[in-house]
Amino acid sequence: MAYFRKNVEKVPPELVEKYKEEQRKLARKVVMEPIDFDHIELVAGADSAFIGENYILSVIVVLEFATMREVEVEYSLSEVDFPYIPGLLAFREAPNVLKTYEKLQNKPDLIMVDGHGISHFRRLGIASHIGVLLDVPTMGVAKKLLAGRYEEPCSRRGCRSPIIHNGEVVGYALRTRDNVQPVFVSPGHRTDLEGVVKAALMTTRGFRLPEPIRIADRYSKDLKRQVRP
DNA sequence: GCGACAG
DNA sequence: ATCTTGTCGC
Repeated sequence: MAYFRKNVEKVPPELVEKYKEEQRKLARKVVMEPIDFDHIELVAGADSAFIGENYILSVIVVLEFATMREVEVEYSLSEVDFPYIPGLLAFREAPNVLKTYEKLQNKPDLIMVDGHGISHFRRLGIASHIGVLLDVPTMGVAKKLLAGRYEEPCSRRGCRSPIIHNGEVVGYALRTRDNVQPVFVSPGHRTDLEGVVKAALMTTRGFRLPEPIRIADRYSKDLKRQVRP
């Protein structure tokens, strides 16, 4: 049953291997560099919702980094072909997110993606995947751990504990609010460990999720009730 | 071989 | 992600 749940049977084994190899290839292109906070004007949040079994609705919201004021919101509705398989999420959602990115009139200096960055089995979560393809700074913000392990961080906002995978620190379990479940942040592309932690804390406004992600999530759910496939 | 597994 | 009611805590 667990086997069925993971949808792996919906994709030919050789195709799965092909995609994994594609990830290893893209993973080599991931660049780790400090975030230049002095030049971050706009931050974006990307999230997707699903309508039925065959349609995906992706949203990208662009905010002014200093004030978290909304600058632009774009979305795209597409038919989905690929099933959800842990580790291969990007092949299901990234295409529609990239399509939405192209519509942006205001290109962000940093994109926060709902999911993981390098805290992934092959160091290529959807945030890294999108970052490499666009060659733009990205970071992952996930609500659940995917790969690696971590110690429970202290209960106050700002507390963090490293996510260790294959002996390497690939991200942090970060507490964005007192006594609330931590979020898992990791570099996507052209960002760094310290930078993603700082960015997540700087864009949080009293809720567990940083504003870019939280607002994108809200839009995806609202638009879902208005948009018709 | 067994268990784990973002959205 | 999605399907869903009441319930706990600030």
